[in-house]
Amino acid sequence: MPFSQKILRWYHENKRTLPWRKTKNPYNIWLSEIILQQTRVVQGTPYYLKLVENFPTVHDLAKAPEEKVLKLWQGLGYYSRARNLHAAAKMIVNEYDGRFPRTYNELLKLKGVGDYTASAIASICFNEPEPVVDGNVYRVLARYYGVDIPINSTEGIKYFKKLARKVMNKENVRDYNQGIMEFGAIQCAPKKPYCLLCPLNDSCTALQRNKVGDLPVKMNKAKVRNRYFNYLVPVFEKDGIKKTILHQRKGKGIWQNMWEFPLMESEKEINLEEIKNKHSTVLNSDTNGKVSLFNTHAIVHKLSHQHLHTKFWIVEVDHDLPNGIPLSKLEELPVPVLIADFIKAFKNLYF
DNA sequence: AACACGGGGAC
DNA sequence: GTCCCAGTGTT
Repeated sequence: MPFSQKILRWYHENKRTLPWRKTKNPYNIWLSEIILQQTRVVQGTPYYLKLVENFPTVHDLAKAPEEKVLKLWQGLGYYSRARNLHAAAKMIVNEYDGRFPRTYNELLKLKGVGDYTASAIASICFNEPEPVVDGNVYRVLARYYGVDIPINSTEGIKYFKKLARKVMNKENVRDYNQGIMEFGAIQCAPKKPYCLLCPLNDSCTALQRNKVGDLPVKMNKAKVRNRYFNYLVPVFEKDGIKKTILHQRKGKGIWQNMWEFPLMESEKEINLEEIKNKHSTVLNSDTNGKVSLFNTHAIVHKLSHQHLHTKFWIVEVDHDLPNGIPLSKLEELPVPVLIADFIKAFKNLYF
């Protein structure tokens, strides 16, 4: 039996019931695919449900303010996905009259839709014979066919796409593509796959050569950078309402368009004296305030390639500051998890 | 070709 | 701690 037939059979017997498997509507499939980029199904599922509920159609998404999209995306990470999703929705509504692109080549023009996602939507919604190559497919193909070319090298990317195209099932690429990914996620898992019970174990190259643990091969990634964040959290009162200040992050780098407190970044951890000397500059005002450190030890917030050593400094200001945000409105803004966690802890003490 | 971009869960 | 997740965009 050909490889693709084995995958199809396995899929029909083992596929999970997932919310986006109830439809072939390209809007829903697109939404699910963007959410699931570099994201596990269990983590992405509640976000899919939440987004579909708030934005049932591409029109609802297009007319929403970006802030609302980011707020719903809060906690999922890779926030450019949310911004691109929103931009693509606007493009579909304004330039395509609300009609979703229906081919791989047209889908590829949407912001945030690359080779994988265009292939996924084209095959799942329209059965276009385009192979998907995600992390699962790299692993399954590398093991089954015994390929040791690094999956993240230029050569590997080309090789695996070509191999994927060669072995796919063109007639039912819709189920085949979902099947090979599901097979990689459930059966041919990264760690300790249970090959003894695998229906493909009689023809798996890696298993026969005892190489399952060595495949796929991946080139090392860059190491993490340490950064030292000092958030200045001004607290002041205006007309009996407690307020603070947050800014929207702009420019390059992490958390674009998400909100955070005024930030002072330093080369290393700094102490109370250094904060006192500088904080009026960052807050753009002579605060005259009492400064205290909220968290005794720096919080280390870990991103894929940055470790953010973070201290929150509470600055009690005795007068009004411009652009104050009432503490009661704090949880309406889209903020990174680091800030959301702080707000939660801060709330228990100050609200 | 190399790097930036989040957060969480499994081990 | 390490690895990796239904990858994409930028330089």
